[in-house]
Amino acid sequence: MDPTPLFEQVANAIAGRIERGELRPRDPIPSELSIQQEFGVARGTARRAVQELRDRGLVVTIPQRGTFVVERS
Amino acid sequence: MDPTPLFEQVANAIAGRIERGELRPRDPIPSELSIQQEFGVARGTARRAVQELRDRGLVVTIPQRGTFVVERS
DNA sequence: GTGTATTTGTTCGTATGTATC
DNA sequence: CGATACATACGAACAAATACA
Repeated sequence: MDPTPLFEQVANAIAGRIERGELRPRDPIPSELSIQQEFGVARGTARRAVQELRDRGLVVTIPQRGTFVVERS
Repeated sequence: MDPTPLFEQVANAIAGRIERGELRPRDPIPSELSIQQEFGVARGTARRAVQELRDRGLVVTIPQRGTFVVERS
């Protein structure tokens, strides 16, 4: 059955916001802390979710600044 | 076994000073930097300790000014 | 009035340990 | 055993507002 892992659910939720245009290119996505609070997950899980979004090429992370939606073609 | 977390030990130490009257209402508690140095902990741990004291209602923090012991009844 | 130091706020990076499935 | 998930803890960088010399 392999339920979808939590970090992937969180990644999907944020990816949805990007696809729907709620988050647009150059916009910051929620910080790790915000993700923790909003989704009620541990920091590690929040970080893995963001990494997932990076792996999908949807966002880029700038240390100490935040993670931002990339410009798409 | 769950040893008491560091941040809680630090919070307890400062709470003790308040309870013993070493720190009185309106007095500032040690700054985050002071806590780091005095207890040999990282800043994040110092901040968590202070947050713990806030959660207990023992202190209030004023940004860019400090954290102060509340008036108690 | 100016510049420096202090202090809290915020963010991401990394590592370790524990528990569960 | 490996992947997932939680909690703790240290580090680093930068911002912004206040305090002080």
